[in-house]
Amino acid sequence: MADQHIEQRTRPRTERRRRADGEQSRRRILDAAAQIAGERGYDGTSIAAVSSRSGLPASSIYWYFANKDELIAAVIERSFGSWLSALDVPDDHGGDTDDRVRAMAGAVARTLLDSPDFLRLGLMLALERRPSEATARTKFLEIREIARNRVEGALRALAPSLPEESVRRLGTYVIAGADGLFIAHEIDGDTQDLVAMSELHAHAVFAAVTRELSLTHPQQHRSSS
Amino acid sequence: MADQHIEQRTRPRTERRRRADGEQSRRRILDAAAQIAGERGYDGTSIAAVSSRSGLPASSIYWYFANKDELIAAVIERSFGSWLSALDVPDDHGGDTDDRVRAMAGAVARTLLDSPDFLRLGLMLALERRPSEATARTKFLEIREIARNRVEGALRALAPSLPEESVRRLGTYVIAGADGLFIAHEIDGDTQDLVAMSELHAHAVFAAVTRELSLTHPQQHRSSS
Amino acid sequence: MADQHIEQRTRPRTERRRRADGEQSRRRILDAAAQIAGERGYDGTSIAAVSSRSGLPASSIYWYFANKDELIAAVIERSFGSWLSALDVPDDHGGDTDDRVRAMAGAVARTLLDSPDFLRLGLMLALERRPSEATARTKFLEIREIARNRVEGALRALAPSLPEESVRRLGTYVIAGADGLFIAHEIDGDTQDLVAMSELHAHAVFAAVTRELSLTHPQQHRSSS
Amino acid sequence: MADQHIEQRTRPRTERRRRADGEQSRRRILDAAAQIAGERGYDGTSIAAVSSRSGLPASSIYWYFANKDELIAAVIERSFGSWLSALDVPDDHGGDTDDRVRAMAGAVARTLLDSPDFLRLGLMLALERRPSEATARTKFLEIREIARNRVEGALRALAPSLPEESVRRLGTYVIAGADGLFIAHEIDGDTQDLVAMSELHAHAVFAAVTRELSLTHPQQHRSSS
DNA sequence: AATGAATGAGGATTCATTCAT
DNA sequence: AATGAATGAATCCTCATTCAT
Repeated sequence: MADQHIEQRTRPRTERRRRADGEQSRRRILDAAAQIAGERGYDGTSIAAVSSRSGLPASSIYWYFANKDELIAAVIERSFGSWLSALDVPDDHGGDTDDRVRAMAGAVARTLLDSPDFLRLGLMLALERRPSEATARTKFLEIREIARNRVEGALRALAPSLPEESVRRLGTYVIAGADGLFIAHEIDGDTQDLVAMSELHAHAVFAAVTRELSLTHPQQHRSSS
Repeated sequence: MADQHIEQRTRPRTERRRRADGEQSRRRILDAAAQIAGERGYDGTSIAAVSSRSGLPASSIYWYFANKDELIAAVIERSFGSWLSALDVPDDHGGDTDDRVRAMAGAVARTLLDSPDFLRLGLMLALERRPSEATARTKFLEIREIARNRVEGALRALAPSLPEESVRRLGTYVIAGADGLFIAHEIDGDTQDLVAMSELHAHAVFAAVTRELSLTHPQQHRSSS
Repeated sequence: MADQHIEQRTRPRTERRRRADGEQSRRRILDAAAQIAGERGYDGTSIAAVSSRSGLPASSIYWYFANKDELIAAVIERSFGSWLSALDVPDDHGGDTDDRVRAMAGAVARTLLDSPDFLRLGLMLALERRPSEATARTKFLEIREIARNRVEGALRALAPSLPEESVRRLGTYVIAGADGLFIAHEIDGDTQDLVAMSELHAHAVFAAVTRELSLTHPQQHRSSS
Repeated sequence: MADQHIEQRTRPRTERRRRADGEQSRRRILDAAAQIAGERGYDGTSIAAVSSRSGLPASSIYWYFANKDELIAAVIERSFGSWLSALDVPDDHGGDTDDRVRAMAGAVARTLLDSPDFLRLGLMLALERRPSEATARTKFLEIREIARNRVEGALRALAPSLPEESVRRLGTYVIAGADGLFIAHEIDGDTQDLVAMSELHAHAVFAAVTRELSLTHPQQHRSSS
C-alpha cells in the first residue's frame, strides 16, 4: 500500500487522471478482491487483505462499495460479465449437431478455466445458507438463472419439439454437470482435463435429449448415441 | 482429536456414569457443530456458536477437540460414516444392469437427501482452497477418494473390459454429476427431484460406459440403453 | 463559521443566482443538521448523516463550516434565534401580575413545543461535559445566560425590591423548572400538558417571590397567591 | 492496563481469589465505565477507554456484558441502587410537615450530589431519541418510574385527600424540579447550592399541594405558605 | 462555489485459544 | 471431567477531516 501511494505521488503528473480517477481505484479494488476471494472464499476475503493488495486504505473501499457483501457481489458480477462476453464470440459454425454441441461444451469449459471466480465464489455462497438478503449470494443466483435460460434456449433451438418439462430437466442437468466438473477440476487440479470431460458431458446430454425425444415422439426417432 | 478419542477409550473408567457423560457431551458438541457447519460453512462455524447451541462452555469444546479444525474434521468423518452405513444396506439385488445402475443412483440420491451435511460442508471446504492443508479439508478429500474407489469398483464390476483410463474418467464423471445435482437440489430446493435427476444421470453414465466400450472394443458391443 | 459567514457577505457577488444557491445550500445543511442533532445528539450527528440528509457531499459541508463543532454551534444559534423571535412578539399586555406571569410561562412553554431542538440539543451538550471547551457547548451556555438575564430582568420588573441574591436564586429556579418540565414532556410525550405544568411552575415561582419578599421586608407583604 | 496485569501476576498468591474472581473484574469494569460515562456521556464512553481504565482487555468486557448498551444499563442500575439505599436510611423523624418535606428535599439533593451518575447519564439518554430497544435508556426510564412512584406515595401520605390527578401532576412537577436543579448544578458547578435550591423547590411543591387541596376541598383549607 | 476521492484513527464486537482451578 | 475467566489479534465499518481540481 505504502509504495503504491508513494509511486502515485512521485510519478510526474503528465497525464492528470481525468476526473480524479476513481474508476481506476474501483478497478484496483475489484481486482484485489477477485484474486483474494478466488483464493480464500467469502469469509477469507478480509477488507484488510483487499486493502493491502489494492494499495488503497480500507476506508477507501467503502467509498466504492457499501460493504463487503456488495464488494463480493460486484466481483461476481464482473467475473460473470467477462465470462459471458468471452463466450459470446464463437456462437455459430458448421458441422453436424453433435459436433456443434461438443464445440459449445468445449468453449464453456475453456472460458471457465479462464475466469472461474464467479463460479467458485458463487458455488461457495450458494452452499452456505446465508441469509437470503445477502447481496452477493443473490447476485450469483440471478446470474445462474441467466445461464440456465441460455442453456434452455440452446436446447430448444437444438430440439424444437422437446417438451418444456424436458427442457427444464435437461437444463438443470446441463448446469449440474458443468458445476460438478468445475468442482472436480478445482479439487483435482489439472490432472483431469476439464475440456475433455465437458465433451463427455455434452455427449451425455445429447444422448439424453434424443432419448427424451424418443420417449415423447416414439415414431420419429431412434436411439442415436 | 484422534488421540483424545483413543485416550478416552483406553483409560479404564471406574464409574460408568462419568464416561457416559463425557461421551454424551462429545456427541452434543458434534451435533451442534454439524448443524451449524451445515448451515454456515467452516468460517461461519464459530466456537462460540457451537458452545451456545450445544449448551457447553467453549473451553469444554477444547477438552474434546484439539482445535476448531479437528472439530470440523470429526463432523465430516461422522457424517460420512453415517452416510456410508445408510448406503451399505441395499447393495445387491436382481434385475438387469440398467435397473441395477438406476437403483444404485436412487439409493445414493436418497441418502444424500437424508444426511447432506458432510457433502455440503465438504464441497465448501474443497472450494475454499484454504492455504494451510487443513485437517477438515483433507479429511473430506480422503473421503471423496473412498467414494471414488467405490464408484470405480462398481464400474469395473459392471464392465470388466473397460480400460483403466476410462474407469478413471467415468468415475470422475459419476461423482461430478452427483455433486452437481446435489448443488442443484441445494439451490433450487425441492422443485427439482433429486432422485429422478440421479436416475437420469445414471442413464447417462451407463450410455457413456457402453460408448467407451464400443470405442475400445468396437466389435463386441452395440448400443444397449 | 463566523468568518465564513462574513466573508460571504463582504465579497461582492456579480451573479445573484450564485449567491442564492450558496445560501440555500448552507440552509439545507443547517436544516439537516438540526433535525439529526435534535434526534441523536452531538455524537450521533455524523457529517455523513448530515451529508446524506441534506443531499450535499460531505466535503461541501466543510466549505460552509470549519468543522463539525461549528456546524452544531450554528444550529444552536439559529434555533435559539428563531425561538427568541417567536417569544418576543407577545411581550406586554394588561391583567394583574399573576395573570402576566402565567401568560409569560404559557408563551415560553408553547414556543418550546414548537422548536425544541435547541433546548434538547443544548441540554445534551451541557450534560455531556466534553473535556475541550467545545464551541457548540459554549454557544449554548452563552444563550442560556441570555435567557437567564431576561428572566432576571422580568423578576426585577415584577418585584423591584427583591434583593439581587434572591433574583439570582429565583432566576436559577425559573430556568431549572423550565428545563425539568421540558424534559418531562420530552420523556413522557404528550401525556403531560406542558403548558398547564408551566403555569403551575409560574405560580410556584410567584409564590416564592412573595415569600422571599416577605422574608426580606416582613412588614410590607402578605401572602398573595 | 499493563501494570495492572503485571501487578496481578507478581503479587504473591496468598489469597487465591475465591472462585476465580470474576466478581471483582465485573466491579472494576463497572467502576471504570461509571467514571468515564459520568465524564463523557454514552457515546463518549468507548470500550477501549473502559478497557484501559479498568485494566482488563476490551474483549474481557464482553465476558461480563453483552454489549456497550448493557454495560451502560448496568452502570445506571447500580448507580440508582446505591442512590436509593443512600436515601432509604433517614426515612422518618419528627417536626411539622413543612420541616419534614424540607428534610426530604435536602436528603435527595445531598444524595444526588454524591452519586449522580445515573441521573446525568439517564437524562442524556432520555434526551437523545435513541431507538426504544436501547437497554440503557429503557433501564433509566424504568428507574424514573420507580422514583416517581415513590414521590407519589410520599405525596399521598402527606395529603391523603389529594385527588389522584393532582398526585400525578405534582409528582411530575417534583421530579421536573429535581431534574432541572440537577442540571443547573451540573452546568453552573458549585456556585449554586443544590441543597438550598432543593429546599426552595420543596417549599414550592408544598405550597402547590395546599393550593390544590384548597381548590378541591375549599372549606377545609386555607392558604398556608 | 463546490466536490470526488482519499485517508488514518478509532469505533464496537467476535475470534480461536489458553490456563488455572 | 470440565469450566470460568481471560486474552491479543482480527473482524467490519464509520469517523471527521483534507485536498486537488
